[in-house]
Parts: sequence; structure tokens; C-alpha cells
Amino acid sequence: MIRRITLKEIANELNVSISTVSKSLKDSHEIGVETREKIKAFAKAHNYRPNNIALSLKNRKTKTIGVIIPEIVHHFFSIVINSIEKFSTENGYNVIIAVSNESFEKEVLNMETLANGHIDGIIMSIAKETLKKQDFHHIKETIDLGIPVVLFDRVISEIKCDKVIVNDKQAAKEATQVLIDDKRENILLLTSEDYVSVGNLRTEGYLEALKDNDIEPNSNLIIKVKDKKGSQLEMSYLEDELEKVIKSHKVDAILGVNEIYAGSALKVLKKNNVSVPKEISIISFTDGVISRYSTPSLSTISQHGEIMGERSAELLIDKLTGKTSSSEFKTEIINCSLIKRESS
Amino acid sequence: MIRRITLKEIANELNVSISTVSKSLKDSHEIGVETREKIKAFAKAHNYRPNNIALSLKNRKTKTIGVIIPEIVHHFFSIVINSIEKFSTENGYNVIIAVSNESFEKEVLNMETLANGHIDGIIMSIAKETLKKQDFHHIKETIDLGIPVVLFDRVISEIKCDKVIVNDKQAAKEATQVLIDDKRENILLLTSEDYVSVGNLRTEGYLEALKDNDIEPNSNLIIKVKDKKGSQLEMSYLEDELEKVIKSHKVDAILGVNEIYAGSALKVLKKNNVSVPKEISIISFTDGVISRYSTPSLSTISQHGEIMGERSAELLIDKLTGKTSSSEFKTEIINCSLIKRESS
DNA sequence: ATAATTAACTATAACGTTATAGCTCACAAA
DNA sequence: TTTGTGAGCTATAACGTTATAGTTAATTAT
Repeated sequence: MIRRITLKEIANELNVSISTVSKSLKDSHEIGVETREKIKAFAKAHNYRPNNIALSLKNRKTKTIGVIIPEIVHHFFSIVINSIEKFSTENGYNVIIAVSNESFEKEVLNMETLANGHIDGIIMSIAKETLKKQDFHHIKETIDLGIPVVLFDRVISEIKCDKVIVNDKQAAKEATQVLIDDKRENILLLTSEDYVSVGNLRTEGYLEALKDNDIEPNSNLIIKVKDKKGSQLEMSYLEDELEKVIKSHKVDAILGVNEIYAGSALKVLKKNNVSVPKEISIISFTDGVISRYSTPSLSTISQHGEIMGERSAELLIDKLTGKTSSSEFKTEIINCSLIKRESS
Repeated sequence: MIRRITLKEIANELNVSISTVSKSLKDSHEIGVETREKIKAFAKAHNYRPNNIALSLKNRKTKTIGVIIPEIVHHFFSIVINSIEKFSTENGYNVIIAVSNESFEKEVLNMETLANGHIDGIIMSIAKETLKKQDFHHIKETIDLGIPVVLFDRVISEIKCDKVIVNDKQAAKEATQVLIDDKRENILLLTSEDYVSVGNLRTEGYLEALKDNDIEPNSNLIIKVKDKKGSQLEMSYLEDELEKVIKSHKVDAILGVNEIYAGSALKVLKKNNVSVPKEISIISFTDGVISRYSTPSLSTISQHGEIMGERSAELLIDKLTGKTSSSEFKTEIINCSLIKRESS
């Protein structure tokens, strides 16, 4: 095992002071060319690397970004992380990942660990349980400590920080309009419970589109999928509810707020021999892998996770490098786009 | 903005020495009860938190694990990361993620950044390009620096470290046997190029099963999907090749080394009106979301990513805490299991 | 010839912690 | 009275850096 060499050790070996070594390696003109070159050669030969922990302590900067997400095994979030990682690395920042698993408690814990520690700033998407509880003290405290926070996708207005969101309402409205233009008037909405901001906004968009076209909304056609521990349970809830509705009501289209809902819906429809898109046409949020490989493939609304990740990282890094003021906050809105496939 | 209070500041406020504060907060009996309690109360009131960077410098431990994976938007890897994150957090370790994007250069860069910095150990799965190049100096150097490394899934024998793998060959053999038992004799194999260790092992298993059943392997029925930049390109290559083969040869089963291959195959078969599993039955590695939501759903071989992640993290943490010797290495083999669905 | 300047280097403090050794005073033992 | 002991606290060094403020000795200006 070869321990990493330190400035002190180089200084001792070459009988100069630590300062001389430090300055030489920074190519300072305070040090004579000869000494400087000798030291640089020695350092190179011994594969000297500065100790980043010591630098972090000295500079009060870790060059690390913390990311807190509700779930990692999830197409949208993994896309966003990938993009955050890419942009951050390109700009000299490392990325620490923490997963809240949609739990408030775990989110608070994650936040504290990160804030006490090794990060300069945080990018996060809020856990469902936190949204339900409406308790955001941990986020506020972190911001109060002078740690910049960027929220993406699931955001809340009461926190003052940079945000990156998607035009959920508008996108849902437009998708609904597409279905209506296709002469579908009995559009079923598969959405999440009300406290999930994005689900809520998408529901609003759906309702607005109906209203614009003088279609009376039918509460029987709105399924709000109950949160359960484990998506397996949620999906069987969704499947049962959906099956009931299609058997008792006329339905000629489905709008899903994410592709797992839509994928599950597709399973139910197949089981009941309903042809898609002939009898029921489907459009869904989240342009993931399920949509592309299902039969028929699903028309989706892409939230452009890559762009969200990149913009979030950029906003944060701009704050960290002082490029933008620490007291002014932006909210960036990414435009969704509809990707038409076979299901509509 | 409230800056975090330090020992020094507490000491100044209360007119005691830094040592006294430090010891009080550790409840040392060297300090009188009264002083101790006063200090503890003060610290609590001011929400004192030790500076982890300073501790890292002092203890030469960061309590952080680095994870390097080829891709993050990938069901198997995201499952593994999730599981590593879970186990590590439970044991007081943070997780830094780095993505190599299957690139050798990026992997080396990631490795160096992590090794110079903020981590105590590394868990990784090797990039395809690295496997092709057969250049593992970066991994060896990291190990030489005394940083423990655990390899999972894509491993290489020439590196001495802990490893977690799956019984790829055996699992492929068994899956092939299942197909043969179902009277399928013209089994097409969708695999990756030879240098990818897991693909190779799975190919071996496939060949062995054929041999055991006296079936002559047909090289036309083995498609080795060429690496391309971007899985989109790889998939269209696969689809073209597959279409050629099914039109020119009798094929009654397909074994895929991952679910994206199998999912793409399914698309081709549908396009050509081949019924699955009646005419062609499919079994694939990777039990992901594609398999569950495709029609028909795919029979898969689960590699138990959660277990791999957990075991990897455990092996690493055992090394870090000195629970296991730093010179003895284990290779853990996880048994795959076949999950039967509609495609076989 | 003396003061001023400069080149080339060193010492020190600081970032926030903790472990070790050291100090001071009160009280008990001799 | 003197020595010893221990309780309760403090000083110091160290982890590895870097920025600031010195310190020399040689060179230049006056």
C-alpha cells in the first residue's frame, strides 16, 4: 500500500519549507525557477495529489452537490439524476445521492446529514409524505444556514429558492384537447392524490380542457390513486378501480399522470378485451421505457428530465459560484412535449 | 443567514477552553458536571453540529462510499444503487454516485476524483469500453492506495478485491434448458459482444445447454449486438439483424441477455405477426419494468439487484470498519431465479 | 557609503476537531 | 509543615492546506 504523499513530506525530503512546496506547485513567482522545477518534478514523480478534505476545510467549499429524490428506481428521476451528474461533473462538482423513499422522516434525516456535511448545495424533489404533511422546516433551515437549495418537479410556493418545473397544467390541458379533438368525450383521468402538486396541476389542466369544450366533468371518471407502501399495492388498487369504472361507465379515452398508471391501465384494458386506441385511446405523462416497449406503445408527454436536471444543476452552480445573487430566485418552466405513438 | 456555531465560538462565549467544550460535548468525566451541563445546554440551544469535514480530516475517514456505474438510467443499476444507498445510510455512510457512461476515459477520471477525495471505499461495475481495452490500472492504483474496492456484476479475475456476481452461466444454461424442455430446438441467442464478461458467461451457458441436449449450435442463431453510441442505434441494429434471421431461419425461441434486447425482439416479432409464445417463446435476463408491462409480459431471469447492492455495500463496509481483513477477498455468488410470465 | 529595493524563501495562523500532556489549586496524608 | 493526589481545567499538536506577514541576503539607487 502506497500512502499518498503530502506537502509536508515533500518539504522534508527536499529540505525546504511547506510554504515553498505549496507555492511551487502553484507555480508562484515568489519561488526561484530552479527550486520550483525541482519540487514540481519531485511531486510529479511521487504522484502528489492535494488532499481535497483539507482543501474543503480551508476553503469552506466541498465542491459537492447533494441530491435528494423520492425514488431512484424510477425513469424520470433517474434521468434527472443522470443529467445533474453530467452537468455537475463537467463543472467540477461531485454528486451525493440521498433517497427519501417518499418518507418525510427520511427526507429530514437526509437533509440534516447533507447539511452538516460534505455538500455546498442541494437539489431536491419533495417526498409525497412531506407534501401531505406540509412541513418544510428542514428545507427552510437548510436555506437559513446559507446552503442554496434548488427544487425541481415537486415544488412548493412557500419556500423561497430556485425552482425548475414543467408546465404541468398546460400540458395536461393540451393533451386532453388532443383527445377531445379526436372525438373522445368520456375521458378518464388517472391521477395521484391531491397533495401531490404535479398531480393536482395536471388534474386542473384536464378539468380546464373539459370546461373549454363544454364537457361536464364526471367525478366517476377521475381515479385518484391512493398512496400505498409499495407500488405493487398501488397498482392493484388502480387496476381494481379502473376495471370497475370501465365496466360501469362509458370511457373512450384515458389520461394518465404517469406511465406506470398508464401501463397498468393498458393491462386492464387488454384483460377486458378493449382495443387501444380504437375503443379507448391513451395519453400519459412520463416518457419512459414502459411507454416505448408496451403494445401498443404509449403516446406520452415528455417532461424532459434531462433538461430539468441540467437547469437545476446550472441554477445551483450559478448560486455556488456567486454568478447569481444569493437573494434572488428564479423559477424556470420547462415546456412538456407530446410524443405521439400508437395508443392515441 | 445563521452560520453554524463552532467549538471555538462556544468556548469564547462561555469563557472556557475549546478542549473543555469538546470534552463536555462528549460527556467526559474530566470536566465537572456543572460546566459540562452548562456547555451542553448552550450547544443544544445554538444547534451545534460538529463539522464533518474537520472530522474527516482528523480521522482520515469520510464515512462516504463512492459508486461508479456504467449507466444510471437502467433498471438493474438503479436497483443496485438504491440498495447500496439504503444499506450504507443505515450504517452511517453517504453515497457518492459517478457514472462512466460505458466510457473508459470517464471511468478513469471518476476513479481519480473519488480516490483523491471524499470517499473511504468504492463499489463499481466496470464500463464496457474498459472491459474491451483490458486496462485496469486505475482500479489497481486505487487499491494500492489502500482504498478498498468491491466489484459487482461486471468483474474481472485479474483484480484482487471483493466481488459480487451472479451465476450467469448456470442461469443461462437453466433458462435454455427450460426452453428445450418445452420442445424448442431452434433457440436464438441475443447477446452482447464477447468482451462483456456477463454476456460471455451467458453465451457459454446457452451453448452448454445445447450441448447437453445434443443440439448442434447454429452460429446464425447467435446475434452479438454491436456496441454503438446510444442504445437507440444498438436497438435498430438488433432489430434489423433479428428480422433478417427470423425470415431466413427457423426460430422457435429466443434467449436475451437483457430485457431491452428482449423488448426490442418482441417489437420485431409483432411487426412480423409472429405469435409469442406460441411460435416463438422468449426468456430474458434482467427483471425490469419492460418485462412486466410488455404484452405478452416477459419471462425473465432476475439477477436480484437488491441483494447484489446490499452484499456489495456490506462487503465494503466490513472492510472499512476492519471487520474483515484487508488482504483477504471474497467473491459472493448470487443465484438468479427464473420468473415465469407469459412469453414462455 | 548608506539606504532602499528586491529576489527567494520561511514562519505563522487559520479552517474545526480531538487526543495527549500539562497545569493549578484544594485537600488529604505523612 | 511538607508532600502527594486528584479533580477540573487548559495548552498544544496534529490532520493537510494556503494566504499573509515576515526574514534574509544580495543588488541597486542616491
